[in-house]
Amino acid sequence: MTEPGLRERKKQGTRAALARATLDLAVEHGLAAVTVEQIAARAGVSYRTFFNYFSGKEEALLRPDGGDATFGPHLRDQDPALPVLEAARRAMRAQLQAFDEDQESWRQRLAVLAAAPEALPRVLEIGSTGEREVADAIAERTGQDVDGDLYPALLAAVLGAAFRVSLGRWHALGETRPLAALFDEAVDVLAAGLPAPRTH
Amino acid sequence: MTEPGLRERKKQGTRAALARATLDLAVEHGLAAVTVEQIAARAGVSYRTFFNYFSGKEEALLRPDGGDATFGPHLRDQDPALPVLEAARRAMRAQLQAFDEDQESWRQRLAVLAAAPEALPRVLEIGSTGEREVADAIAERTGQDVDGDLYPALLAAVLGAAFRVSLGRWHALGETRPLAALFDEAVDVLAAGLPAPRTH
DNA sequence: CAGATTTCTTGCACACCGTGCAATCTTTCA
DNA sequence: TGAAAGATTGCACGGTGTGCAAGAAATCTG
Repeated sequence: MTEPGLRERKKQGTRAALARATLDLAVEHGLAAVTVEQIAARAGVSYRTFFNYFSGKEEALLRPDGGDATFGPHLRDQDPALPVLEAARRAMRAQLQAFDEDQESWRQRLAVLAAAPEALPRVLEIGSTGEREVADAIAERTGQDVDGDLYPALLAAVLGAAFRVSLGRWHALGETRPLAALFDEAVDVLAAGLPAPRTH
Repeated sequence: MTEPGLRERKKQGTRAALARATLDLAVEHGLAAVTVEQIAARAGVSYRTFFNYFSGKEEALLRPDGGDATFGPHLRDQDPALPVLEAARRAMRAQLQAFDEDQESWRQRLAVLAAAPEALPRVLEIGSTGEREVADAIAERTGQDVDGDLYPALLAAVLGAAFRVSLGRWHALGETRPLAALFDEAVDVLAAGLPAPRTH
């Protein structure tokens, strides 16, 4: 647990500056209209350097901290007596912390995305990168094979789906309800086997 | 219901030729190594024309027929007495017909994808394009609002997830079991509320 | 059938993306 | 303080995707 050191701190600074520049410019002009060159310029680094940190604008927007894989650890922290689904739900909720801690930024990010349908592919990819990790962690917990057995991949994919839908609603509802609550609601429906809703 | 006409037939021909060229070249060299220029050349049209039909290689590979939106109609065909989930499952299965009718092509397509992780973003996008349509159709059936209510978007997303996972397994299992059976199995798990699997 | 009209194709130009490579500068460590 | 490790940068290159305008082909009309 040695402290960061100048080198590491500088890297974090650059990454943060790039992520920030991306967000600001995207809010200002829309993601599509922003070029990597502009982002690099505002962050005070060269065009080329941008790609040392991110694979493209979308990643800079949506993964400002790089891909810290945290679901696995979170899942392992859960009480082994819990059913997988419940354990996974709690592990996922722990991840949602990031949103609560940085609400204003995420509100902006989602607004940018809502206005940038072209960005969808990359966005989804970024979401699905984590899915693999989630599936692995679930397989570990259930003692199954992530490639052979259905359950781990299915649950991971479904959790991802629930997450995306919740995120969409969070934004659509004007952030009036906490993301965690919306996610919980979705998982409740899943746990109940997707019963037909009472139409009003 | 007038018959196609020369113009329309030619368009279909070009589209098919482009899709075919894409598949063949991708099988031969890998998707990443194939350029749009090569595809166009093999199909006997100009580079520029390719983009009149597809937005990129991935779409040419995965949507050879353009986006024929069929889920909505299929869902409307289902007995109104059925629960939504069951109706949606059947509508989805009707869609899977395409795979059975053209197994060999799809086997190749999936093999290409398995070897082309870079293509993931686009692939997912294409999958999610249909998801919107699915959500709309479900909302119509349940009499809900696709933007306000949770259920339609959630079920659509979850069905998409089940489909992708099934497709992955279909390929991983060497196509020994029909896709529809794998999909059914996944939906059964969903309908049961994702109970913890019996570990073996 | 001829001419007008609609629709598709094509070439050109252009801005941008993403990457390999090699030179250079900076931090770290011994 | 000098060598090793790591980051930044410029350069060059092939590829993508799009707007535009000219041309070719199919369709419609009288």
